Amino acid sequence: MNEKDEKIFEAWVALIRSHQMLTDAVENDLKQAGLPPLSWYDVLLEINREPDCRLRLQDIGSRILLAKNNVTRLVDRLEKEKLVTRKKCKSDGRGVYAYIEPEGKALLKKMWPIYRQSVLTHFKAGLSDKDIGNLCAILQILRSSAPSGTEKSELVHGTERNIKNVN
Amino acid sequence: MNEKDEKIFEAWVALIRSHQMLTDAVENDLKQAGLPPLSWYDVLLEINREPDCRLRLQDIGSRILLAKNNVTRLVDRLEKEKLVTRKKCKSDGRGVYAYIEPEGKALLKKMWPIYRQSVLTHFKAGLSDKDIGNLCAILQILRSSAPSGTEKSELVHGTERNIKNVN
DNA sequence: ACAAAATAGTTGCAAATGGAACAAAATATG
DNA sequence: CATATTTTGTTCCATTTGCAACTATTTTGT
Repeated sequence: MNEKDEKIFEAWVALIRSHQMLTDAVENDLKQAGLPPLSWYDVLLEINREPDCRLRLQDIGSRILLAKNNVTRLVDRLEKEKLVTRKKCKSDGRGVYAYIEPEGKALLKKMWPIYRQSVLTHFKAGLSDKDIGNLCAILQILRSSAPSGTEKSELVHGTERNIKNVN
Repeated sequence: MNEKDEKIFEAWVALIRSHQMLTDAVENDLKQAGLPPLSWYDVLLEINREPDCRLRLQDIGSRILLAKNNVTRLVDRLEKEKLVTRKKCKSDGRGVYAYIEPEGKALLKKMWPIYRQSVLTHFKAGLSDKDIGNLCAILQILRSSAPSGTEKSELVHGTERNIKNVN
């Protein structure tokens, strides 16, 4: 194992640990505030971003990197809370749309300030503007160089759109 | 939400997605090779790093950022496969050491080439030496600036030691 | 020294995840 | 056109995780 490879492993481990630390912290903040987990926000946000406020389950999966069986059940939970509604896709008889409901949008709005604050607190702390720019750029490279074709990697999702405008 | 904060969120999302993508890929490679998950490797490696080849469960938890109940059960699984043995800690009646067994060391050795190759393939692809250095440095900042005191954060683990020398 | 609080680890139960098998619809191939 | 293959989503089952409660030991405070 040469020196460069050691560096790579150092970065790899750092990525894993940072991620764990940060998501633990954010999930914890959400829970403290009596709010549902990040994954709910993720799904609702992705649907809400769509012009017609609906998204195929398959696309939800590819956006948030979740296997299809888990998408089914995550949407089950959201639907049970009436945050989302399922409707069959007419142009493709196999497909199912998840529509975001007003309550779903309301939840996004309610979660956002807590989520935002949490990420800013835990994530930004100590990072300079330049660091953040660098980090973005590097992670972008990581994400785009994923031709490792294990079915989950069909996505190279479109530019990350903004988080704001919940309404 | 100002422009800087948007940048932060972009980085945050990129971190989450990159992590997901990469761990999916690596876990998949391990499974393809008929090997156990990353978490096993992680625990075994942490124990193996210790001069006396043993580690308190609590310390395992703080090293790999895993809640104590999950440490208990992860060690259960390792012990069931005879990779590890539990022994009471004499200096602290509450404590339990996990000792790595020869079979545990053997597994480390067996997993390492696959793991290594997988990380190099999926992670390093596209990154320059400078990128890797930057990434390390930035993630290091993220990890060290975690005073968010929710009990899990008692750790500021010692410098990440090397991955090599399994024997 | 003693009671109160904190720490280490385990356990039980509910929830989430992963994998394989499945049904239904769409696409490809001969 | 007929049939094989792929895609989409769901379901079943086993494994893993998260949370709260619990025991045992140690530490703290008086």
